[in-house]
Amino acid sequence: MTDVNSKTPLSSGSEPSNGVDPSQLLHGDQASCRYDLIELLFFAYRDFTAMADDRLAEFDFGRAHHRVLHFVHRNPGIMVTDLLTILQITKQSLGRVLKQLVDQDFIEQQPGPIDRRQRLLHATPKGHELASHLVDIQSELLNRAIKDLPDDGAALVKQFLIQMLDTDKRDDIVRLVSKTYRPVPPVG
Amino acid sequence: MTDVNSKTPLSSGSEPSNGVDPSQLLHGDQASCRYDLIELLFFAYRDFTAMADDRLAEFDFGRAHHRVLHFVHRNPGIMVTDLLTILQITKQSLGRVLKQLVDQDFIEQQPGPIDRRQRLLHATPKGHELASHLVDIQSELLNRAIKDLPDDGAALVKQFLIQMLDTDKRDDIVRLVSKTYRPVPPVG
DNA sequence: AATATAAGTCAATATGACTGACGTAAATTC
DNA sequence: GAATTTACGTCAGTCATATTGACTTATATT
Repeated sequence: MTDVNSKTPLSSGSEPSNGVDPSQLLHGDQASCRYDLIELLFFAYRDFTAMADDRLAEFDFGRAHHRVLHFVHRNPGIMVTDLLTILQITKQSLGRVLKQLVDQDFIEQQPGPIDRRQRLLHATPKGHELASHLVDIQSELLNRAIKDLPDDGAALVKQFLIQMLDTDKRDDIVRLVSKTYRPVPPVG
Repeated sequence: MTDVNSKTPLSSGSEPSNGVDPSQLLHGDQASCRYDLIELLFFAYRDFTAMADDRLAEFDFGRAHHRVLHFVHRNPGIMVTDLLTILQITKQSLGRVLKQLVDQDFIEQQPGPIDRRQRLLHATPKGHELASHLVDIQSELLNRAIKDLPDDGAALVKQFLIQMLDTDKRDDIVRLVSKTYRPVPPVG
């Protein structure tokens, strides 16, 4: 290998450090380009999901299964339509992963007691166990990242994430994520 | 519709508010389960990428094209191997999207001046324009989210994201994302 | 009785990823 | 100079996750 490139695998830039017109440092009509945050979001989110992905692979599940199981675990008795609204996927996309989760006894469907068209979704004990395990894994990553921040760090990160949400959905999502976790055993 | 469920599309919980054993509120050996942050990360990242996805769709590009174009834009003259290391995908996965970006004149390949096996990658003016435009879109989202935080909010969010990275890759990534943006026109 | 909703299903398709193998050119090492 | 390694590309096949559009069944609502 020549040594013009790649001291470390990621330090790949490699242009000669020619003089740079400062006006090129920014572009468009934007006062501050957040290259660092844009890229860090990409890398951080990837590392954040990697561990859970590995655990899920042991059950031949993917991230889609995780999302479905998680929100059923967190919202016992949720109806299919509302799950579709949360995940913003189509019935067909949900269908396959939900069927696998039901077939492998991670999720149960129960007819709605009032509206019998509904098939209310509950995690089984097995499902709650896996979902909780994945929450533990991801919570540990978050707690490690937060513990070195100033004391109100977690609240500030939370506020940042809320501010990143689309304004029109923000209230609904804040309500959804702020619910206290209340596992409810299936009625059957 | 019965009115036991769904005042708003996302407020779907719907279990009767039966008494709950407080010991069930936490589980595992984890002191604090960050349900809110886990879920907010999912929703925030989705909203963060949605706008760029829409713009990319106009060119029949997906998020994979965005990632390739972005890191080429940001690291002019990067070699294919280093791009693969950054993106953590296989040569085959990169191949298709890179070919489309080259065919449609967003990216140029130039033989390495020293090591002629290399095909150093540069964004074309057209490529820089699209990449910059997407950076502007996402920077605006970030700046809007940051402006309501305390004064050191941005630095704290950045610190949080860095802490979320895998320890072994952290230094390389911090170096990568901290580079000043220096667009360099292709040599040809 | 007519309409709307909840849920499931069918067929066809697209994207973005994967594995494993193979080939070529060029650089490095022995 | 020969052997090995590296950079890059390509082939064939597969998989996971998503899409659209149409259709059915059961049940609720108007």
